[in-house]
Amino acid sequence: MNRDGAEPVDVARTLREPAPAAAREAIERGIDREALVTVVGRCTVEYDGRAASRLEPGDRHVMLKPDGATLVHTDEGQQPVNWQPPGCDHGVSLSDGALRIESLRSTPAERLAVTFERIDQVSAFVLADERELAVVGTEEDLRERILEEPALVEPGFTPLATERDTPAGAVDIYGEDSEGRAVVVELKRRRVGPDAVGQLRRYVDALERDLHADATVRGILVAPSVTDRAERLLAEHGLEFVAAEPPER
Amino acid sequence: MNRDGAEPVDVARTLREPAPAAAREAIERGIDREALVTVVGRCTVEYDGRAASRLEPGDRHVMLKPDGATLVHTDEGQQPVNWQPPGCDHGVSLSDGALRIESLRSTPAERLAVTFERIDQVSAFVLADERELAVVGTEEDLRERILEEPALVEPGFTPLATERDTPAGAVDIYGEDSEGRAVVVELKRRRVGPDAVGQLRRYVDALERDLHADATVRGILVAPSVTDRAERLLAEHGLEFVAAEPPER
DNA sequence: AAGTCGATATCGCCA
DNA sequence: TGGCGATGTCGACTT
Repeated sequence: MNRDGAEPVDVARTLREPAPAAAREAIERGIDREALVTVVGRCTVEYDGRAASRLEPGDRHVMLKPDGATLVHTDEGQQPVNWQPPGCDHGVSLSDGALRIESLRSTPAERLAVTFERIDQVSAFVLADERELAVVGTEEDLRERILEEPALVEPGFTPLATERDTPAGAVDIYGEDSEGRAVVVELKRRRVGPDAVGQLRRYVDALERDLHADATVRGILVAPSVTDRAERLLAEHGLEFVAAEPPER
Repeated sequence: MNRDGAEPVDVARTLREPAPAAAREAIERGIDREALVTVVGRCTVEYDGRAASRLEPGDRHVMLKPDGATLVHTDEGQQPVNWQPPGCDHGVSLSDGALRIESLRSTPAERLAVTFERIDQVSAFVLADERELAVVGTEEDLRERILEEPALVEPGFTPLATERDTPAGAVDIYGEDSEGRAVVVELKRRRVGPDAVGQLRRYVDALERDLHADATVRGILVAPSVTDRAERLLAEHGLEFVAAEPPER
């Protein structure tokens, strides 16, 4: 089998406007072959689990992945209108002559059912993809940048630990300033709102309790920028802000 | 045109293993017709914008929606490996004989480029879907339940406002207890961690400042359950917890 | 356009 | 498996 050659192999199998029974067979075969299966047609979607929903008949694109994920897309929006996460069991059946696709999981118990009243196309694709996505510009990148050049936080800042544990959770960077005071640094890769201030505050509080009753712990939020409300909250709680971004590349 | 009849109309147009030029034409025609276009094949994906990423050649399923959204799916995971949100401009071209799909947005400036070295299938679907998804079991549902039966919070609790504004943000339910003390209720539809406690704390703090320096403001977190750490944080800050869930249906 | 927060968030990491 | 926090979070709503 030559998946890299110029000659395409049998990656795709497609049926146009199949009868429900033929569609069912093609979908089952696709699932067995670990293919990515797509079904396009007019359908009803029911979901019941952590929440519950019902979607009346309309034209949609349904994708079944070999890892158990199910996605139901309309012609709008980045997010699927209904879905099921990886790890689910796909089931295909005929109900009163109609094609029905069910996707089930246990913990939590959730069920997604798609019932077709018209089937436009069924495809099964056997995809080969070993490549990993490499993303640049994350909080992790910002942390590395700060650790390489701690003066970006302030002159004399010395990192002592990353992911230092406190009763309130793990601190991004823990260190001390030029006068030996404890410093908690919370990193955000982009402009921050009130929630990030709350997070920093929790860590500072927890560390003050952890060290001494009278210990001075500075809290510094490092991010590209802050919203007005977040800035006010920082000031109210005696916390600081330093502008810095993840490296561009 | 009869989209609801038993006779399927021309919803789907599909090419198997098209040459790049034919694929380009089919994709452009699909975009012009406001179709949902899918392209399956071996491709490279580049993204540059809020972050940046590169994905080396592999088999993927690319979906172009008429609202401008782009999704690149591998055979694994619920989330697309790369994407572009609605509102983007799709562009299709031939680069050195290879099919290239570009998706661009301005604010923020972001670019997604998919270059194919093998094309297995191109499809265009004209989808009709006016139906809205109705979800049950949300935080909104929990709020309605509490407002209908405030005693679920505690006997004598009287809701006075929803979304009451404070300098720290809007409080889910604001009210008073049987002794006339101010009560802030924060609702969560599922089990909560430390972040929800931080949120409630912000609101209580803000309201205490807003009312009087000496005002007593109670904070009650209403959710199905809490984690250990969240429970400890609640106790530390004198906040309370009441178990309640959104209605099942 | 920006701020704020919910979500069937999803995802990855770690105890 | 559950807890916890990041995410190119997305999406809805408000200002």
